[in-house]
Amino acid sequence: MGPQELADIIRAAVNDAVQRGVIALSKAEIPAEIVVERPKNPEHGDWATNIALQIAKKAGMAPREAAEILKPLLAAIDGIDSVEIAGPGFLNIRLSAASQGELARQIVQEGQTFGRGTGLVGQHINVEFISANPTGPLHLGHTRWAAVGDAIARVLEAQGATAAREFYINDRGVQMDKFGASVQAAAQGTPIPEDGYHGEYIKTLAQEVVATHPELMTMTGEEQRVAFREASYEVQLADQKRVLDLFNTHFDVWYSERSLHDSGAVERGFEKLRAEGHVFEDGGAVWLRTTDFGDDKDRVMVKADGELTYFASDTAYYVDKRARGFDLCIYLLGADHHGYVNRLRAVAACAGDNPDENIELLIGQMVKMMKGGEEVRLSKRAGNLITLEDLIDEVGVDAARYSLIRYPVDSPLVLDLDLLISRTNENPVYYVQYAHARIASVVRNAAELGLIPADSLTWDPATYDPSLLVEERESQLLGLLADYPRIIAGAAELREPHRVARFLEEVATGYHRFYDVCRVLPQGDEPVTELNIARLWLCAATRQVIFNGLQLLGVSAPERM
RNA sequence: GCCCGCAUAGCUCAGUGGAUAGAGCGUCUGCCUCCGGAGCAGAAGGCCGCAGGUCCGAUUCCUGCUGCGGGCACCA
Repeated sequence: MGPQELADIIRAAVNDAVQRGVIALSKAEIPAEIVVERPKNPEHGDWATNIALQIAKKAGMAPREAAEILKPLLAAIDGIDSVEIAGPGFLNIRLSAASQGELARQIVQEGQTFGRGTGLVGQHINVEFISANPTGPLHLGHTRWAAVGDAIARVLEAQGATAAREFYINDRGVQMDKFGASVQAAAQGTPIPEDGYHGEYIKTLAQEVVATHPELMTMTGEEQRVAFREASYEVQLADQKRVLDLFNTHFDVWYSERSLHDSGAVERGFEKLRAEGHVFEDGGAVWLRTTDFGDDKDRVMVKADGELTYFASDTAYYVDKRARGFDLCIYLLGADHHGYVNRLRAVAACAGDNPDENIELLIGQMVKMMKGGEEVRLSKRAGNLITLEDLIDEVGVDAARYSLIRYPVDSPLVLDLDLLISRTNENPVYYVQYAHARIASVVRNAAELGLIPADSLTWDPATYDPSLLVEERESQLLGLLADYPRIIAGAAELREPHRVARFLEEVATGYHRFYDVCRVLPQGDEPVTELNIARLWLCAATRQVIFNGLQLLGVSAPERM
């Protein structure tokens, strides 16, 4: 029995009391969602609900009074050991070991599907992140969303949504020309233009471009300029893809800004916005009246000189995403783009959509990196560039992803490289992975001793007797595991995958605490008992939850470390 | 000036209205004849930035203030 079942039971109890007229409440006044949570203090039981506090006022009674009515109804349920009223009117519920332990069986049998939900079934969600210019390597500023964006998509999928990871390639405009000119200059040994790109990578890029396209050096003028730009673009984009692949972030769609213009999507976007009546002309320029929907100024789409603005691409891109069938477009942006939030929401409104339903913009604050007690400075246009690949090289994919995801994105993140490199238990990813490896080792040993097959999916459920798991720490661990589906659902709903990471750390702690006092395998010549087997089920369930959780973060769950 | 975010233990940070506010690190003290000690147990350490408001109840929601980070374009 877990929180979901308990919520149903509590709802039934409230309905019952209302029906009998003991609690004066209308059907509509019964809360849609019954909150069942694990109390912070384990002495308060396995699960707690604040339902009595919620309904007391409407029912015209004191919270404790309402609790008194519900208490016997709950206590009578099979599987509930005891119910206590505490504090202002909480109902603290303690489950029987057998009822609570059922969960381990469920987890082991469901395997990798345990924890999945159905809250977002049928939703087509576009998750756009990174969207860097293809004018240089992905750097530290991109890493946060490379990890978090992917984790958000994974968590959404775990709730049944179709989530497309999309990378918008800014391959149009003057930055591309400057980029091409910089590589060209480097290849020819002439000074790089002052407003060009001066990163160290330009030199190696030039070498690679010349090596793969030797014919470029024989070209001249405009032809050569364009050829360098295109060749550099190709190489650089491939490099970004390669590094993201390495980072375990795989995009479903690479959407080129050029293709947006070539495909007629820009015209279609204009038509759509015109039809909705928010386009106007002023001073020779074409504007979108975003101030109709909360933007602080109207935005230019076509400049007086006839050039399209970047904003025009943005609007067309949004309209195009919706036309491709996405119900919701999530944009993951850096803090330096927060000014985009209102205008993009206004774009959605101008396109006739509901900004609260069809578009969502998440802002991630800056990432800083410390090394040797000093901030590692980074600059895309100068040397001393810290790239995503540097980070991977230094700390590995797992540590990098985990430490980037572990914090909510709305506060600035400082990564201490020395700490991440040190590979001690100060780095929580090792703590969690260690727990997984430790369990894997125990199960492995059990299989070698012939206690149970190696693959827990093949275990015979009849061998498991959950009522034997009566130790406090066994119960606490089971309760923690039972909370996993709720954590995942919350992480998806709030777009906060860091909750998964934090939760896994709790599970790891819960396991270590259990392991410390509960012997799993028989010692020496001791005979194999049902308790050994029951604990192995608990181990396997814990391992599965850690595995599933790490999976959602894109972090590996090692069998050995 | 206007907009966004943040402010919680010495440090780095969790905590989507509830009970005695938590973790890691750092400091101090214990625990391996035994399944992985990359672990566990304990101690010390807090006007949850300040002031109001809403609420039975506020670290959490609202307003103002202070401090810190980021942002304002017919740039991309």
